[in-house]
Amino acid sequence: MTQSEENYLKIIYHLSLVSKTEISTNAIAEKMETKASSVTDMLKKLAEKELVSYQKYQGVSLTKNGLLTAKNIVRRHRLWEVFLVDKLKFAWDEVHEIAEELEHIKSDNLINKLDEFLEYPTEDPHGDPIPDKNGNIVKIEKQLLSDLKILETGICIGVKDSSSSFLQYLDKQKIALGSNIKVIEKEPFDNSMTIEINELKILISSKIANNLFVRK
Amino acid sequence: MTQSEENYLKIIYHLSLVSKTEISTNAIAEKMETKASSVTDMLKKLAEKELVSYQKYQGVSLTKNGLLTAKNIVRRHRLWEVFLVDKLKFAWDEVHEIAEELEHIKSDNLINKLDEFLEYPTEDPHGDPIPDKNGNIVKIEKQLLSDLKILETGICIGVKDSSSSFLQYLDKQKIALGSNIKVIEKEPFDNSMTIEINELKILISSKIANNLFVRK
DNA sequence: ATTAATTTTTAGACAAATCTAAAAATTAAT
DNA sequence: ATTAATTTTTAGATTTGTCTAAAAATTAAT
Repeated sequence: MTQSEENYLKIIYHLSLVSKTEISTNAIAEKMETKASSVTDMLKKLAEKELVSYQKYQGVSLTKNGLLTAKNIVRRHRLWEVFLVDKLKFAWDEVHEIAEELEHIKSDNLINKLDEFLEYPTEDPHGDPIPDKNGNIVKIEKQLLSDLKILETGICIGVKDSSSSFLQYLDKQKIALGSNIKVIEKEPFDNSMTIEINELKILISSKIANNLFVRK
Repeated sequence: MTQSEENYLKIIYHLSLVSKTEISTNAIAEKMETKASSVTDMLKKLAEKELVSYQKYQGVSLTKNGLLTAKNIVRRHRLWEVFLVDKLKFAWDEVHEIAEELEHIKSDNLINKLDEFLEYPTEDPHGDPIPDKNGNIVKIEKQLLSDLKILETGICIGVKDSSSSFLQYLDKQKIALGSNIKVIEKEPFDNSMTIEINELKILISSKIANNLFVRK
């Protein structure tokens, strides 16, 4: 299993969480920042290894084995992120690229010992679930902040977008995982909302509210 | 800097610690477990990047920049080994291969934070020195156990050979870094010796005594 | 239902790191 | 000081993952 193959599997996995139907060559090419022709080549290889089911022109889906492998890569990525933030004191917007490399270190023993060292975390620093060694994922009840009604409260438990710029915005506004948020007012015109957090009222745009997960 | 280039630099560094003269193509090929022709190709590339000085048929040596880079790779390798043994509780004979992969993760920030997390260790689990971020190495006074005279004592501070089989032999004999060793008797015929360790007298071959470093 | 636009695949090429086989240079041996 | 043995380099091929350009299939539009 090469690094490149692992990256393809991971991306196909992430795309299938959103799409339900077969994943298209172009969708993969865009996420991989590569050309469709390269994707086709790789899909043939992955199909050969029975990690994906691939029908020419019809897109791909992960096989049982491909799904397990993909979840394992995601597990490695997220455990390393926990390590970087909790132990090495990286900020949550700094860990993605490094975890992107660390996830390819191949040793199941390493990951299981890391898991133990971190005391079996179930979410990464962005609130995304960490599959266990069998690929099981504890699904957490969560909804977008934008779905809360006026005067409802929620605890911030994750981000949908984990880009550096969004995470840094949250830091600036002192919004963190665990923060308690109360919806004070919603503006129908642009879907912005006033929320109360840390005993302070702040205004956030609909784009922000659409990228923050809360638990009521 | 590719992974392969880093591996070549590291091996040239290790060879130059032993040889003093220019390093030969064949010596590198043997350590890299590759063919001499592949080494020649790589040496040209490294010379191009001014990491080594290379004269056709005359072997190579590291440039100032190459030396610094090599020490940095060694630093990364050894810090990861400390992490694996001290934090993840790997045995000292299990960490080399994993560190061999981890050492190529490229982020100075990562290594410096790891260094801090580990509280700035100066030796790895086999007693080898860890270069600091500027490439400085604290040189430790050490000699081979085989050089001790009868009734002299020493503290075990490192291994010359860190192969799995040697390390496992030491584990079996309860010889660890920090162990106090007293030479009881030396057999001139085969250079084996009787030593006292953990209040026990044991017989060790010359090969063992030649691969253990002690500090008097 | 054709035609047009888009998506996907194929064919052929390229760079990196390796290999084999042969040639060139160095070193050792008579 | 030649010759022989060894080491090193060159030349050309291979594999992996990528690319471009052209062809084929699918989807959308009239």
